[in-house]
Amino acid sequence: MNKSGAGKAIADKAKIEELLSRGVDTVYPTRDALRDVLMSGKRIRLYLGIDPTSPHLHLGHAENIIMLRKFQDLGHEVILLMGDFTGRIGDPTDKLAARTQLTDKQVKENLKTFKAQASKVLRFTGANAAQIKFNAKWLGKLTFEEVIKLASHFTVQQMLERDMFQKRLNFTYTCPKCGKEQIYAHATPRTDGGIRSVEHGSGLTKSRVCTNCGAHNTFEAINNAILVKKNANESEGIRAPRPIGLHEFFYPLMQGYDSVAMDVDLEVGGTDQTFNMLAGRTLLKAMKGKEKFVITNRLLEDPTTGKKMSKTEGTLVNLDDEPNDMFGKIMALPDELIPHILELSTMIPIERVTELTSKLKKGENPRDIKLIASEEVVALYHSPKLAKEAREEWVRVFSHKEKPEDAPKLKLKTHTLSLIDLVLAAGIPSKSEARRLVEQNAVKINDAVKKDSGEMITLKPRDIIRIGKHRFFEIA
RNA sequence: GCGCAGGUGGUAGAGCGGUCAAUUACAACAGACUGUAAAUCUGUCGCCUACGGGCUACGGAGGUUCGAAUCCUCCCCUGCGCACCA
Repeated sequence: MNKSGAGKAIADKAKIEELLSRGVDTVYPTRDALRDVLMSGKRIRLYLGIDPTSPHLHLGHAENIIMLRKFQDLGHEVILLMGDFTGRIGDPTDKLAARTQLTDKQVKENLKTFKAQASKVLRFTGANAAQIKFNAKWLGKLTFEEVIKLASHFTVQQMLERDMFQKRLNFTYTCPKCGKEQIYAHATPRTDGGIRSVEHGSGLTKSRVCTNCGAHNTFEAINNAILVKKNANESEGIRAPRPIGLHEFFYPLMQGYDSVAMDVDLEVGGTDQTFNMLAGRTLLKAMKGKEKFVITNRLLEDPTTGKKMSKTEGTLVNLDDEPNDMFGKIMALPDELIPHILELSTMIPIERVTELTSKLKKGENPRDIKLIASEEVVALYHSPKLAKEAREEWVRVFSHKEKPEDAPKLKLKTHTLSLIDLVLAAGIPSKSEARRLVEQNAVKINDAVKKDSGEMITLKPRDIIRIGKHRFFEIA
């Protein structure tokens, strides 16, 4: 245990209130119960679990880490848990599972970068330092018998209740009214791409009520909406059932057992982790009779499409991105995301967040608010100075369309080469693509468009190569 | 184990013996426009090319054929149903 003043934490009412509300979706079992504990001044142990499949932490992780930091500041015991065991087994929902399995070496490497990134927010040294733990330490030791016993705390029904499983178990359709994905149980596929309702016994009707908007959709409407969309090549439509691997049921068990092994009081995570975190709550209660709290944080997602920020969406901002890069990526996020960024990904006071958000509503240029948000984020993960520079740089390059101050240096073996080789040297992976870019007028040398890929170019240091809108290189 | 339906490019999903490097949509990339983004419009979107074409691809391995993503055989994988087990 900690040597100095075990069991004491700061009970700052205002800070605790913000902790329990800013960016928070739900507190289990109740917000009031957790507030009581925090206000009592008891020092609690809490953690955030991270899946080390990628070497980067991104803005989605950041809000959770920020929360950890705030708990740390209040004197609570903070643990960052690496899901190395989970990572080694591979994400079951991913078709490329075999490839995402991690070796010990990769885990170690990822750990290094994780710690560096997390330490921008969290303190790993000094008083009340945050700890890092690995779940392979206990999960790897469980015997088959123990695993079975763990499994006995859950029912198949509970597992199947999960939205993600339901969607993969049944047909889903897009509600014609609100556009949200809905489950259509009891159906079989039709050759035209629609579905056929299977009516068991009496109680079933073919129509469905949308769980999101409450619209009453008739069976015909559902099928028609789908078919119309299909014909219009909008492709959404119906989603057929997809496989569920048995081992996927064990994910909540593994993650849940983490709570038991570390004997924690509280776990924080995104709303997408609700089920897994609550599994830990169940286990902790069953095995140790302890009441674990869970805080779910709202995900950083596009409010209009409901899409999470992710690598595949290209909206991923990594915490170890270079300042200019990070700044640009945030500027490129949809306008609608700005309030979320301000509230969830920065430490700026909540009053200022509401002030900026209301300015946005009043019709102020979203770009200006976004500039503030971007600068705040970069300031947090790098430094206020670098953030300011990144902002100036961005304005110069994108608003005024000038050259960036320090474009990446490009080292060439020879300073006389064909245009196409130059483009390849700048990192374009294939010759065909390089040729295409040249044909599309995307390649500029010192602001002059170059159109002939065979042209021999003689470069001198400090010449600027530009490919497309965002890629700049300076000859070394 | 049996039966049925499937496995196609980053994704969804057409094609079912030649005209298929493979319709289309989404994503991506480039250009125009703009307040960054989005939206919109235009173009590109396997690799290589002396721009004639060449090469590698439609779960895997064989086969039929002048010719296969398309037909046959075996294998692997998935879904559904049945059976087995309980």
